[in-house]
Amino acid sequence: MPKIIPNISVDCVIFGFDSNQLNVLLVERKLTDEETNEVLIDDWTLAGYHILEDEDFDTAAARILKKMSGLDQIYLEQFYAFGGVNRVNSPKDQIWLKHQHEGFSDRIVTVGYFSLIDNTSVSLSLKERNVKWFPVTELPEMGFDHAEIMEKALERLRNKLRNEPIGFELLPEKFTISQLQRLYESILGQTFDRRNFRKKVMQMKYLIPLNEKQKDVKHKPAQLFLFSKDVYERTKKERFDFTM
Amino acid sequence: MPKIIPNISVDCVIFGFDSNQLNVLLVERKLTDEETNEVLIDDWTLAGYHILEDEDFDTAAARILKKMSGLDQIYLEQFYAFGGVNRVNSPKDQIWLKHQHEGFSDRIVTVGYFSLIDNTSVSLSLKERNVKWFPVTELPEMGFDHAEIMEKALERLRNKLRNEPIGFELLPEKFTISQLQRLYESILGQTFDRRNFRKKVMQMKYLIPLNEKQKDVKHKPAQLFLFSKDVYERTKKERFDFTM
DNA sequence: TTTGTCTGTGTATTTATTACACAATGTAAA
DNA sequence: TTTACATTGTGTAATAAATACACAGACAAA
Repeated sequence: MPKIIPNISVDCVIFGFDSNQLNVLLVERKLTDEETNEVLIDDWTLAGYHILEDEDFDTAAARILKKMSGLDQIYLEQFYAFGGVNRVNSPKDQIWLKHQHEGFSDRIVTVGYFSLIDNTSVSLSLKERNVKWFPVTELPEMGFDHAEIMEKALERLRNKLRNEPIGFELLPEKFTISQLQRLYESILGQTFDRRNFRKKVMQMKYLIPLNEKQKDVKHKPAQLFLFSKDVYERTKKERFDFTM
Repeated sequence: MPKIIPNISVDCVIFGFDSNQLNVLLVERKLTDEETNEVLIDDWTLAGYHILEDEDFDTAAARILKKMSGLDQIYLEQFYAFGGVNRVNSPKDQIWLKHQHEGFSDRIVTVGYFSLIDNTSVSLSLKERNVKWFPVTELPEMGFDHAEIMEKALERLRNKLRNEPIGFELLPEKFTISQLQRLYESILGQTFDRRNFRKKVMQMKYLIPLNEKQKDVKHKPAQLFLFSKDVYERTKKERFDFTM
């Protein structure tokens, strides 16, 4: 087992969409004093860990994501590095780090990644730690500087969503236009006219209509679509150009 | 003097525009064997250095930039962290690091920043090292993984230029519309129709026309403009929204 | 006074964005 | 079997933005 690098970590902001709102996966950080039973720490953190000696950042992020969600081959993107001098120096953070392992460092820098998954398709498997989805609008108290990291991730997600077709990563493979619209609306915090939204996305050649409809809904079932990354890659020059 | 952190550094991609093309500031990395006079290394690198124990990334980047250019209060933005396992492991890189200081590390991660300056206004002051502007289209052989870092910085600059008014950071305080157009054209690698370009930028309220003209040109002198960051901040909601 | 070089401007055409309402399809309940 | 309910699917007119395109004006230098 390769050694960890004590002063460098990767933290993953794992976004999931449950066909209604945007969520983020957090890990409980709980510690009680073994003698007095006093609760020393009880809050939540992003999924993160030190990088290993033989790992680059992408590999470390994929490892952490895999451990948390059981998934690989998932959209994963580095968004920012955090290196504040005191970012792990609150009393709680220090107690936690000391408790985790001996050779801990009191200056750790971390590289933030965000990942996008369809959270209707994920079952949380991690047994050692309590893990939970939180709506991004109702986050609990968070350890380290993870609230700040979270905020930056969300900002980047919003930006990227406006310029690249990454929203599909948050939906099931087959989805309806309305699901797509709810996704955009809830992440960007604005509403779109239904007909105009459809008109706009229907022009996108990489949105492939299927001869298939929604099932098990108690209203008129909608047509299902597929996102073709392939078609997107081939035609992206047409789409997101700065034309003038 | 606070100690350096041996395995973490910051590298600055310092972009400058000389009213014609985009340039980047590089530092010569030259080493000759003291006995044989053989040239062991002769290539170029970005401006970079380890972070110090009491410094966050932004501070380290500003320190490096100041040392290189003599300037502070300059546009500076973190764009990506590089953590490849072998990113400083070529024979030349190892020789160089060993030569620099004893407690060197063979795994260094680095955080990339880019900065934008008007390079007509900078005089290169660094005496210990040879420093030079290179057009981004004619880069020399570069040490470490700096060619890769450079490439990523340029990609980010192009993206950002399309979505935010950062081009002005590369121009003198007072500039003409044609200078602005040449800037966009040379960085984005495309040409714009002159009338349409003017029409477009003239709508931007943060582009302030001055009652002042170019001097010392041998043709009709053009009107000068100012970029008002202030007006931009106040009106940015109008400008770069994803409207649908 | 002429030449060279770059500035400054308008219009018509095409394309994209916006605002807006109603019938059709399926399920579930009466 | 009928009705109520929820959601899908669709078109058009008005406005705004993007594009393509050419010539006269200002200044310096010869």
